[in-house]
Amino acid sequence: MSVTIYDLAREAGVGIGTVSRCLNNHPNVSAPTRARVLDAARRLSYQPHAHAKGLASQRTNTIAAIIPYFTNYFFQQVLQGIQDKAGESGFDLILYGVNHPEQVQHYLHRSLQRGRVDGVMFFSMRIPENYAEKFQQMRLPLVLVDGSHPDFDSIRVENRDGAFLAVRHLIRLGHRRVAMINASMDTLPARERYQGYVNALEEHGIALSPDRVFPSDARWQDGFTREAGREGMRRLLARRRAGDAITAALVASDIQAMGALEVAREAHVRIPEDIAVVGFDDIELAQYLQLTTMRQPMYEMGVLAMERLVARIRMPDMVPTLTTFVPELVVRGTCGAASPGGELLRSAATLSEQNLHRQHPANHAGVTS
Amino acid sequence: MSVTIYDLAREAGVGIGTVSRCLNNHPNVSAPTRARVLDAARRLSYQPHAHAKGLASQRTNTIAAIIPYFTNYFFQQVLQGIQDKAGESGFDLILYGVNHPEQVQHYLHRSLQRGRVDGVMFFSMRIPENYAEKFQQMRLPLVLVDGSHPDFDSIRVENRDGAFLAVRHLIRLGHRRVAMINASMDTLPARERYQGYVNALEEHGIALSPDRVFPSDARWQDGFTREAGREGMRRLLARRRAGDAITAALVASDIQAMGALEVAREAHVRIPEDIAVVGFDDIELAQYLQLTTMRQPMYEMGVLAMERLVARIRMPDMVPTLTTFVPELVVRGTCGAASPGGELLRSAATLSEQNLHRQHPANHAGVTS
DNA sequence: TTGAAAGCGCTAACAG
DNA sequence: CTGTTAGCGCTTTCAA
Repeated sequence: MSVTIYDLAREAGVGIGTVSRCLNNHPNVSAPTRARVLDAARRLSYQPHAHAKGLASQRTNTIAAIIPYFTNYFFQQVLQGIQDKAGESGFDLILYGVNHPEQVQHYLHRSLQRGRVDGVMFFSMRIPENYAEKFQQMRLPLVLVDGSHPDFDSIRVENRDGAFLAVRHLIRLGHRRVAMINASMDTLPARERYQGYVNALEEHGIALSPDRVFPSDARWQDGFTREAGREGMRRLLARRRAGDAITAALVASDIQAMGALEVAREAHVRIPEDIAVVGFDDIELAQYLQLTTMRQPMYEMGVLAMERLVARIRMPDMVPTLTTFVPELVVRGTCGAASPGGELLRSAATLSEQNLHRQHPANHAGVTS
Repeated sequence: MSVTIYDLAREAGVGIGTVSRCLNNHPNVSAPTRARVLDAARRLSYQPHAHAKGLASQRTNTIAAIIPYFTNYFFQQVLQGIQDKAGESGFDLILYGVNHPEQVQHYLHRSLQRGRVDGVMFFSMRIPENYAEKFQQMRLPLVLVDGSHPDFDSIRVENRDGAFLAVRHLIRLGHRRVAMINASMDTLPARERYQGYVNALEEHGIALSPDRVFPSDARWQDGFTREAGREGMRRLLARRRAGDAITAALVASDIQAMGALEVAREAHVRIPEDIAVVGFDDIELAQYLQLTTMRQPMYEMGVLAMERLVARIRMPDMVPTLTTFVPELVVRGTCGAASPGGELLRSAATLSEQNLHRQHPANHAGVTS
């Protein structure tokens, strides 16, 4: 049926070993032999058999990415980065999209099947400790993105510092009654961003008022949705009508901010005059909305994650690496501090100027302030 | 190192053949033997080796999707459908994202490697005829989405009819000078939508004015971008200032419409009073923008494509199938025909009421009007 | 019902 | 430099 190296060997009048060597650019083949073999391969339009190669060489040239809600604007960008880099590096990318928490186990399990993939990228979720151990046992390379674990390469975003910078920005603009519209507190990013919000208030001697915090109880996309943002703003406005003169809000993601802005508009609440708003992510829409937000280098994170994974596949015994990105404040219209032109303008906030790429020994110690 | 069926065989005191039979639920094994083997498997936490299985059984349980610009809102939705269905069917999904035309060849080639995947889905692009032949030769299942070929299962969108309906809607609202902001004419959808636009004008005895057609020459995402939409509207407005009183426009995609609306707003051109706008796709944003648009069942297309592919993998000799979806007019605010509440309201246009799912013999004959 | 053995297509060591 | 050979881990006959 299909043409194998045996066919090529017969055709070129050599042994299969030689054929294999030619096909894999081994040095020890004479030029004429190589030419004959390669020619035969072309003539018979030979195609290597992926699984036979995989079985014999114990490498698959395939990696898996386990991503929650990859239709999220955030993950999309990250995924784009991964995909670009994967194509470049000659790796195939298996996409495992997680929409329900149970799927995580399943996909982790699958990834761990011997011979399926050479490495795994795991996104924005806590990896169950028993699986962490299995990855260690199987010595299967694993990179964590938007999450971290001392035993694996990790790429993190300083959600806490990001939220801190956002709220500090609002406070410096004169706001004292700053609310937060958050996503589901079941997620790490939401909790971390909340912490940053709390810290900022604290540092400025503003008492935390739990009534001004509006986490989402939506399950879909963990509350990182336009609808969750709408709901958050509805509750904020209700609170406001009840007498709490909230003047500013941090929203946990741009897509939520979009919904929030929408509801505000519908309620004839002016942004930023009545309520100043800062988002998180800097998705493409943010520019459209003139949304002040905390920029995350999503695409770059994807690329870096892929690079790390490839590096680890090649050198399994490197010491685990932790890279931390600090979100950057992008000032636009919705925070009330826009430049005259209203155009994109980046603040020079202290932390935001540098993207920290730090590598450090196995103890994985604090990069956070 | 890792545990194989030999280990299980030794452990359970049987031969490897029996182990294999147990693991694959073959009938001819006695209950006690099966129990012993399965127990051993559990105790040693046995994992099958994907590639060994693949090599021996000649099936991979993996499929590939070749998708251009998967960060597109349209493809995202489709991809979500595919991914959901793939997970359900137990197939792994290899994602081949195409950002440059050259990559198509490369990915097709890769997909054709024997033993890599059990089937391929190919999106929105013309498949080179020589590759079409190769798929036939290799008997590798192939499903075309948003494109078609007589020899393969195809899932199409009636772009032409969709655009036709959109423009007819505008004409019925009294517009005579209807423009079209299009994407790159290198793409099939753009050409088909243009054709629909032309047909609608024709049917109503309106002369086609080439000056009112604004295709994009952008390369990035084939012009299906916000920026391309901005550019299109800029040119439209220029034309308008030059004296052509255009009163309505069909835009080839919602994301372009978004940019177009933006530019209109900046230029203080009122939508829909000055220019009525209809988009194409019905992405989530369309609702936010109150954009009248042609809805495509993106998610459903993904699901269906996956179903088709699985069916074909199981029954390679079925006769090729063609399914056609007709986009549906969704009336919102930007066309000037909104209901009082301004809320989502679906028109009852003739064709739009039915989604045609037609299956027909190999001649693949016209579904189009 | 079960064990033994022959591949699946390729890589990599080992002789020559 | 090249041919031969022994696996890689599993499925699947074929006898027993």
